[in-house]
Amino acid sequence: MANNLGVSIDRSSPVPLYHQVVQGIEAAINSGILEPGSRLDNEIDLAAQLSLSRPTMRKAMDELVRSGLLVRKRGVGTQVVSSQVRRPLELSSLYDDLTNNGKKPTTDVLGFSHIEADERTLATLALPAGSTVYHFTRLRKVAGKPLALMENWVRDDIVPMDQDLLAAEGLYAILRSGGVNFRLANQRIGAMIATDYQAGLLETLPASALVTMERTAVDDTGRRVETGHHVYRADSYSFEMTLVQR
Amino acid sequence: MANNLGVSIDRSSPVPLYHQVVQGIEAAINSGILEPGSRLDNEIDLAAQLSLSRPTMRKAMDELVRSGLLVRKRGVGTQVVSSQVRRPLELSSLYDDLTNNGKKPTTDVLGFSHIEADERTLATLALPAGSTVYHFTRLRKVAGKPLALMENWVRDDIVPMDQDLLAAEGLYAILRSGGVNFRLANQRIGAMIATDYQAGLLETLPASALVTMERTAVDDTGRRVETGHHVYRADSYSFEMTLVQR
DNA sequence: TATGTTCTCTTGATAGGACATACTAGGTGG
DNA sequence: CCACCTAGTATGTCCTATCAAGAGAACATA
Repeated sequence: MANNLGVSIDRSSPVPLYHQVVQGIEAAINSGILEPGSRLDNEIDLAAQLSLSRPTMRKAMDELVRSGLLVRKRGVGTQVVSSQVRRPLELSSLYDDLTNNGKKPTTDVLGFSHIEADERTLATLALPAGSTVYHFTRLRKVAGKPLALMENWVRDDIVPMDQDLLAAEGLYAILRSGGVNFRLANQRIGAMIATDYQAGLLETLPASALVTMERTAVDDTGRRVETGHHVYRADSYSFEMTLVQR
Repeated sequence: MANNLGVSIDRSSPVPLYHQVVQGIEAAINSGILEPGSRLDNEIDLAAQLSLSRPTMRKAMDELVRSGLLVRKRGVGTQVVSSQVRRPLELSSLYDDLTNNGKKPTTDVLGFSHIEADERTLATLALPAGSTVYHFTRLRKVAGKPLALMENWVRDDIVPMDQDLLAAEGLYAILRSGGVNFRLANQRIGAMIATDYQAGLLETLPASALVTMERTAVDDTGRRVETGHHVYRADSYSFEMTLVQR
């Protein structure tokens, strides 16, 4: 190979060069070719090894620094930080998270309705008074064990939905196929004591601890597409993240 | 002014140009000069207005997109998303968070010891067997109301610490003044039921809900400097964040 | 009128150069 | 032997330049 990282670049690929480099270095770290703590060659040499310009190489390394895999020190060099398991905390549904981890979640749709939005939902989704929304409650199980109870409100002027579709496809997949491009989401994570209703569905002891998450997702046109209130069994779920100091 | 954003650039400043632009646009958004939803001029014009090159302008806008203030669409343009209150979720202590929000927290140091690290701490901080660490428990109050109970373990080979210093200064301030440059932190957020001990200190009902956070911070030399287990009153604290889809 | 093509505007990607600045290490002088 | 200074090296910043790709509007054609 043309370098000492096991990274190869395909210039005919539609994948941007800098992203190919990101994937390559990630793979090298995960496979152990690059050990945690080891120093990389300097940016100019790396660029030369892959026949890239330094800005392209730097852009790739920028992303890796941002995601916490590499650290840079001016005048010294760049080194690998850690190959610990990270949950990257991207904009995706729990369904995506779990399927990416190899588990196979199932979803029961406990209720589905097409209703007039209440005050709070109108405000959260920035809808005019009198608007109608889809409202539904789902129970997510992994390996037969209940994990999450999810209540969502979704705009009804984007894609038509019904209970069967929702049970089969997953909310975000439906919305994406309806032409929605998500851009960002605001989340709030907290805790609460399970109500009897929640404890029953999640098959936990009454008054056990739950992780709560409220999320509102915005698409590329600025619409607030969806808002949800999810609760997770605290003994089975937590949010992991890596914070990077700029 | 030389542009329509109220942004001015000082080329003699040590602050990088792209960062001056970031601060300028942030200020324009917060002050209302740039309204949520409004479209900015295209990158080339903006760069010309400020007498900057397009890559510099782009780098500034990259940061703003990353932080969720702007959204870009190829072929269309760039627009302001929202000026909602955001908790930027940076690498900082709760003390910083709260002082930045104008409140004045107080800290009681409930216990302070210099002990041999247990198995779990040795593993978390990547220390050799037999190492000693500082261990302490603090209670954080805001406006006299208990908010957080924090238990921390800190390497003792960086900066000497004692109970008085800790009560006066805040953990991260002490470590920073000891020459520690934090680079990243791994966090895990979950929930639990308060023990009687916790409920008593936090002045909540027994068996109420708490938000838990475990954090391990790494400095620029790759050392795991500090690990902590914090619990917050769920009725007073939650974690807010904005996720940006790349 | 409706549909398909093209043109233009905007962001996205890549290249290559130049200079600035921080850190390290080694050499030099006291 | 120690402290200071300096050269080397690596990242940080900024520039000019060019092509690609997506989106939307305008226009031509059936």
